[in-house]
Amino acid sequence: MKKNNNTKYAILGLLTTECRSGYAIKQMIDQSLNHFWKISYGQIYPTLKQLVEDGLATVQDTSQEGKPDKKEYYLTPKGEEELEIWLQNPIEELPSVKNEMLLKLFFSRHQSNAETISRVKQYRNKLLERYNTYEAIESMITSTSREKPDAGYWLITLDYGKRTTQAAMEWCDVTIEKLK
Amino acid sequence: MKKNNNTKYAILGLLTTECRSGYAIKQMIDQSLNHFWKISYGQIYPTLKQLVEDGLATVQDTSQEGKPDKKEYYLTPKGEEELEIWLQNPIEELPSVKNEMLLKLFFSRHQSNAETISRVKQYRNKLLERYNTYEAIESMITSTSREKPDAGYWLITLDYGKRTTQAAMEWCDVTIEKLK
DNA sequence: TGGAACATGTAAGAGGTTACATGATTGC
DNA sequence: GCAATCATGTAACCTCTTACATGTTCCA
Repeated sequence: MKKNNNTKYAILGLLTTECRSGYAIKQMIDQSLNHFWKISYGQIYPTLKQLVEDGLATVQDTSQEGKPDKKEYYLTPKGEEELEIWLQNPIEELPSVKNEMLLKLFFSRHQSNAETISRVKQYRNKLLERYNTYEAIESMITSTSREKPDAGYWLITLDYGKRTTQAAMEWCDVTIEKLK
Repeated sequence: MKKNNNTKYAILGLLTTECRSGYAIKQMIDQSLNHFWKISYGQIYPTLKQLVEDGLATVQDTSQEGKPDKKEYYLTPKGEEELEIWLQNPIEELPSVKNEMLLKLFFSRHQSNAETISRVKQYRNKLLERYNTYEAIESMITSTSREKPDAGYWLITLDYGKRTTQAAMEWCDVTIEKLK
């Protein structure tokens, strides 16, 4: 495993929460880290295997009542240390997005204004959907998981999503007016 | 070339501007599309080759005075058509970011608040740098390239970058206060 | 003569998704 | 019997970056 592999650390980090299996990690990521990190099973299972090979985690087969067997992973002291080192490391670069909407907008002189406006409106709708999802998650956390140790940080990352999404929506409104 | 290859369309689109060579495309992307699209030479040259093979562009060797020879690419009618079809296609998904900062923040209960605050501050500095770059580009455009046909759209994409960056900076300020 | 800018290209490999394959357990 | 959920895994493939290789032209 190479240098910049943050996905490895995402998994390492999730193993410090109640998530102990590949399946649980996937669920957690889809539900809570979705707005700033995504992973597929195609990455999760090989990575977990690798963590064990590298001595950063241990596995353990567990049978459950009413559910199929699963594998439970636990960080080793070495794994905890690696996570901490990674946490301490400064961030080199700001995230870089690929924004299809802005790419199309950049070439919009090849289209009519009406078409461009309609695309911006469509984009705004998706942003609003996303914003509403964030609010739904937020109220779910404040009402049911406030006592969990990560909950506070969870809310802070959601706030980031809300603020930047809102700014993007405002941009949509201003841009639609400009194009009229 | 497969389905979701927006990079192909980025290049196709840039060939409708004054950019006619791989080198010029790279420069344009680094200078103007940098905040929503990035491409390396490793993608540009093979893609240009492919465009010609697919009949979407033609090449032409050109010798210049005072500079090495270059290859100039021109869209064919088929290429223009493909670009327009892509422009008309609705956007399926909102861009998804991988934000290392938020990933680390999510696991910050393993760190002291002072360390976390210092990371958020560091992030804010980078955001401010980026914001200033946007402003610099903006005033460059308004003072020198206002008459170019893409200039208006260029400014609109910059506005998007400025607004979302500013929202992120405000999040930093609020978050630092929360963590104190 | 050597560095900067101009110019083109490729091979290796990182990092990721998708589609597929498999199977347990529960409840309707 | 079958759908939903829980659970693990892999092979093929796509996209993209990095590092390397090569060469021109100008100017200090």
